[in-house]
Amino acid sequence: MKKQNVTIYDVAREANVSMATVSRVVNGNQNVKDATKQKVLNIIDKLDYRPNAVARGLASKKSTTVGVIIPNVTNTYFASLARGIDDIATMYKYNIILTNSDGNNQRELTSMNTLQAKQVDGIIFMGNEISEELRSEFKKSRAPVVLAGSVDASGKIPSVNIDYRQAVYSEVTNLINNGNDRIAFVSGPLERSINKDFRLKGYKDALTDAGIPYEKSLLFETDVSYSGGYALRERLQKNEVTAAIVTDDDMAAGVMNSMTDDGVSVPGEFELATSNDTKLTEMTRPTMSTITQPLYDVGAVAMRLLTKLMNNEDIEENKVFLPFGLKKRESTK
Amino acid sequence: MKKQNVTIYDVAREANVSMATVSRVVNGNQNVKDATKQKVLNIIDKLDYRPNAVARGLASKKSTTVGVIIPNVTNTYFASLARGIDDIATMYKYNIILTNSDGNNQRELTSMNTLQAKQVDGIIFMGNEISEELRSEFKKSRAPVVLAGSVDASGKIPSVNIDYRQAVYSEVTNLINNGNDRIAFVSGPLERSINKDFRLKGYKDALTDAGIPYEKSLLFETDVSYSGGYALRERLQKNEVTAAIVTDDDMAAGVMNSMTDDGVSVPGEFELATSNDTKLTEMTRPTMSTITQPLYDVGAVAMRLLTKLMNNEDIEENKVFLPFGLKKRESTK
DNA sequence: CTGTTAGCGCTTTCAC
DNA sequence: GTGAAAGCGCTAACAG
Repeated sequence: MKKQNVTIYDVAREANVSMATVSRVVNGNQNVKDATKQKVLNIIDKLDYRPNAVARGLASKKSTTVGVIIPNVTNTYFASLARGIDDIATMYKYNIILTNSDGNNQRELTSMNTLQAKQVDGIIFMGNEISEELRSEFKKSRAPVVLAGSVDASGKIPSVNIDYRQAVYSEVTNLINNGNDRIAFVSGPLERSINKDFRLKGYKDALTDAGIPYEKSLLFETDVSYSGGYALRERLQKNEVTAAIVTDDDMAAGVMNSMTDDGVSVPGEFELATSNDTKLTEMTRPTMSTITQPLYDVGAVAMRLLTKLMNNEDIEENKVFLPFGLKKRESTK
Repeated sequence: MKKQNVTIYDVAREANVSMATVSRVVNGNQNVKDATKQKVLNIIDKLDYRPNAVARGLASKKSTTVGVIIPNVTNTYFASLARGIDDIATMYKYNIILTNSDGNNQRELTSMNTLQAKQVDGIIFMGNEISEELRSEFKKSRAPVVLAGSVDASGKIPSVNIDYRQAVYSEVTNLINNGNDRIAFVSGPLERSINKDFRLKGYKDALTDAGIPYEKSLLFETDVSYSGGYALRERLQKNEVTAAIVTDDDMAAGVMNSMTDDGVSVPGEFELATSNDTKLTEMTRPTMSTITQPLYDVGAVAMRLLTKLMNNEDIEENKVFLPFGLKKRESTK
């Protein structure tokens, strides 16, 4: 015997009021006499009535859900942002539809489409690069879009980040001050704006300001993964680098382990600094010095920004930059 | 000028057919003449019509979304399952609503409620323990529930797991064969069925079968976290353990690092085996021996099972157990 | 403070 | 093969 779902109409009838009144008490509208409100509440309780969010969404044109596009939940960096997003979303009574894109442009576009089909009220995008198509999809979207921990070359999309250029600049400067002049820059694909226009820029600026010539051979592009980093050892050694700045913690762990596994002493013969401040930086031996950044907060603030956008509130600033720091651990002198 | 959304009605009018026909072509119904189908398709394209999933959900009583309750996306173990879930969900045209519970009973219940309010077609639950209230909520739910990587003491809820007892049994036996007779059992709260009824059981059974007396003082309950593990060193040493089986990789890394940081040689003086086969096991030094388990697949199979349940298909077996293995790395002899 | 009445955009019989 | 019409369960004017 399949239990028929109880609707707003059922409780209206049972309570001898109109649907409108039931709707009012359910939605906390003040214009209801206390007595009737109680009466309705009782019936709701008795019937175990639960509002159907889908019907509500159709009628109100608000789904109280936001879409989240993430490269891969399995990546601690993005997962940390996602956690911040979900917490703030929950706080504001939104749910999250999560879709993994693997940073694949086609899948990002597909996600945008299904998310919009599901009438999400807003979208948070995390990704390494924003294609032109994607950008135009963002623009067309009736749901506002906010970038979290992701850089937009055009600079027009609301976003929450840290100042990647400045962060890398500081860290490289630190490495230089430690006496290094052959510092590797290890990152994912340089075609990505975040790597090319910000991090690499910071790296170059630091070298320039220190009067150290920039060498292309010290750029190492690879998979953003542990194994991607691990595979770099020979090339690194051949180029006689004495230090490296790495843009991802998994990748950094790979680089460092490949060195220590080969008998290289860290930080004695090789210094390493990484970028994402995930808990992995404390789990490796030696522990890894890193740029610190409030991962959770980047997600949280992005979601908060999105709530404002969804409410058409005035925004002081479209692009917010959260403070970063430098944490010295064992992998640098 | 806010663009009015184009509806099925618009394309019907424009194509000189009824809404019903448009609906048919959108849904791939065969009963449409090829010519009219083409005509409709053209208009859809021209108008850039996109079906409203919410309206569709209300009319069809199917939302094509499933709810996923996860303790914390930030935990690689669960995140890996979540990834498997999402991939299979996507394959079957479902989206995922993700909610973090922190394993908190109250929040799990809240999530169940909002998920059902949103009319999800099914629910995947990951969690360390299932309270009675939760179990009854599962039973009341019109959306089928499947557990992923989570144990149900009552044994009635569909689930996908590995045989935790057997896995721990094998690993402990291995440690015994390496000559250890003071083996620590390190886990999260023992009130959790998965720890008490399965893993601890496997530990005890292995000792018994090897004729080694069971000692309560070798049980170490703590936070399931790196720091929780790290904090255990003194107690471990005081109890003169020579090996440990740990039920979580972060926790295991903590235990191991606390030992090596104190100058204890691993595996020389202390052997360690862990349980979850996350990539962390390869990132620590020494690398950690572990139970191997198909994390992604546990999620994937759970989602597949759920699709069958949602379609009222016949299920051969409610509880599926995926194969596990043992991977020897550097932390054991 | 409360009820009436239209929809929201789509699916789904039921006819033709 | 196609159309008409009745909802799905709820919100939102509007009227009183």
